[in-house]
Amino acid sequence: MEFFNKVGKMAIGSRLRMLTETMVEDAVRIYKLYDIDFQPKWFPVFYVLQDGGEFTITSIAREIGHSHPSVSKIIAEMVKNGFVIEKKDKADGRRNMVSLSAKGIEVGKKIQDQYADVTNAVEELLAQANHDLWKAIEEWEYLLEQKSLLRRVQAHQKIRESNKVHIVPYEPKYARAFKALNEEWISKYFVMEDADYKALDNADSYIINNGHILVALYNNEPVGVCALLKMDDPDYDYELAKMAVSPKAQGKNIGFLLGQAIIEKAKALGSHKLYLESNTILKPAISLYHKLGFVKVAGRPSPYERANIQMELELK
Amino acid sequence: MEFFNKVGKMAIGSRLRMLTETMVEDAVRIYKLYDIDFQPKWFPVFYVLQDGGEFTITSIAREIGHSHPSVSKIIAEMVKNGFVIEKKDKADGRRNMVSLSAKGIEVGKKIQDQYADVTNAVEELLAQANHDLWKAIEEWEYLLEQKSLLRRVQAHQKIRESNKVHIVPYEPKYARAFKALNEEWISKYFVMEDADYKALDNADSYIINNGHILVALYNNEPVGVCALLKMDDPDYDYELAKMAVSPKAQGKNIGFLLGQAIIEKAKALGSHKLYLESNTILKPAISLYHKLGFVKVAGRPSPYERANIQMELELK
DNA sequence: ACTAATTATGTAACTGATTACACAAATGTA
DNA sequence: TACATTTGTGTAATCAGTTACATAATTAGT
Repeated sequence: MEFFNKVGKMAIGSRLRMLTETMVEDAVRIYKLYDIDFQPKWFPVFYVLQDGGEFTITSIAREIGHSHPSVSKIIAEMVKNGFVIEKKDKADGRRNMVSLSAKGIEVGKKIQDQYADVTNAVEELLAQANHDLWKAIEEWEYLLEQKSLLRRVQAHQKIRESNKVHIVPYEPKYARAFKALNEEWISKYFVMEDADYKALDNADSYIINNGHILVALYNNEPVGVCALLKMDDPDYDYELAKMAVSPKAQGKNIGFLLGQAIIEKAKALGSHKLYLESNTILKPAISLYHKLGFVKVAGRPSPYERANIQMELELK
Repeated sequence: MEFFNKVGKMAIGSRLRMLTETMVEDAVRIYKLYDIDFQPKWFPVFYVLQDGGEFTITSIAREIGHSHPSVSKIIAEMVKNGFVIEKKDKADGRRNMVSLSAKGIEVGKKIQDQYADVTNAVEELLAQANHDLWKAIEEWEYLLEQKSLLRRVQAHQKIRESNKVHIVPYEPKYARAFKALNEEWISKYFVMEDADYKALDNADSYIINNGHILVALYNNEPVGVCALLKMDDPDYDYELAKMAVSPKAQGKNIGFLLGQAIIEKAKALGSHKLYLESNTILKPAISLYHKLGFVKVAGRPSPYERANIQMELELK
């Protein structure tokens, strides 16, 4: 498979499928070798039934990891070939109890030899290879169960995207973005208050009052902002406020990067403890603050109606 | 996948298929993640076309290892979505030359990021596992190309079957089998000659004349015979003759086992060089004799019309 | 130069799995 | 006890590939 080495790991799915196919293709011929009128796809079901008891369709499906319609069809085929018998459960009218027929048990004996030969052939193959396919499959099953391929790719996407994000200090040309990005979420979840207009229309005053604003750029477009306000309070020196990220730029870790940068800035300004106000309706925001290290504190008076949670972060 | 550890290696095909499925399932969602209106199954074809040139359906199929109808369908879908364009080849009216459209090239650029993220995710997975799935697949592809699973299973079947075969010395109760087994092949390919009747009706005389007969039993049924005749010749002391294996017992290595046993017997009798006559029409027999070590020698007079090849084996 | 063989492509039917949906029986709950 | 939920099963549609077959164009062999 020359091609796969060229394409690379992205095609591992296709490559797996093709390997599967070459093996399954031979399976049919292997059964013929033993003069058994048996389809390879029946095998997992057959294997379960060989225990001897009666099983329901769904219990077999669960056991072998197939969907129940798949088992349903396989059972229908095996019944038609006389290998299994169905019987309605008297106690539970939904259940279709299936078990091996006399003919099925007979075939089971014949299959033993084949089973041994195939197992030996596979073991031999495994022994000839340096990399253990069987164990590798098992590991991948486990790893993918822990964290799906989708989520793994998503994580890498996030890392890559966040590399394209640059955090820069506020400049007057970002005044419009500073207002627009904040207005967007405020008016989506709440209503703009007087304090909002006062703050968003006078970004410069923050800086004048020893505060700070940071802007997140993505492809040189401002897509996120965050402000640091000097507070006149015995407990806190700075407040983190006016954090906003464009919904169009979600999933690039921008909130976290902005938050980290503003915390660094606060440290540089000599802050010992940060304060912020928010609303519990904004779940992603709250969880972002948690991730940044903020913890909830008891209520304080706020100029904003919408504030229903207060948080702080001790800086060392 | 608890089940697979119980069933064992015989189900490696099913297990592979299920792993493939969980990965391919995610593939669709991964493409969605990048806002690309693209189907995963198009990828191999797309990858080939990205080289920039024009390709025929069959050349793509060969390159990616699919059947041509598969590529034909994929191309049809991609044309419908505007990713590729078709063009009849002027020089060869059969050829359908396909290449990426402007839109296709555009998507190719978008896909680069995804390509990188997926590759990284897979590499990460590979790094987390102790057993390298990628390399294991590659090895299996190679090993199965060298010798298919079918042939490997067949080999193990043969070994197991030949363990059920027992070679025993001639007894009078095998007289009928000795004649019948030989008559079967002689009258199938040639006609019974006088010398045949004389020999087959008087098996005992071989033994009287310091010769020997061995019988192969399978499930205690005589299924093969072979005789050693004392020769009155300056060059040879014994002749291997009347070798016969029932067609019903083929593929169990019986001919080889009989041959080996008779050679051992000859050595025990003090023979230095064995001789045999056969006919080139009996290909499996000739190749068996080769496998046993016999080499062709120049013609000698024979009492049998059908003999057209002579062979000998030096014993050490 | 003509016929046979080969090559390129497309269509149809099949395969072994899936998801979506329908429906009946059993179980849980107010 | 009635009604909602859960469970067990089957049918239909779908999916990504396959093989089998049909057809047209080219190439090879006599």
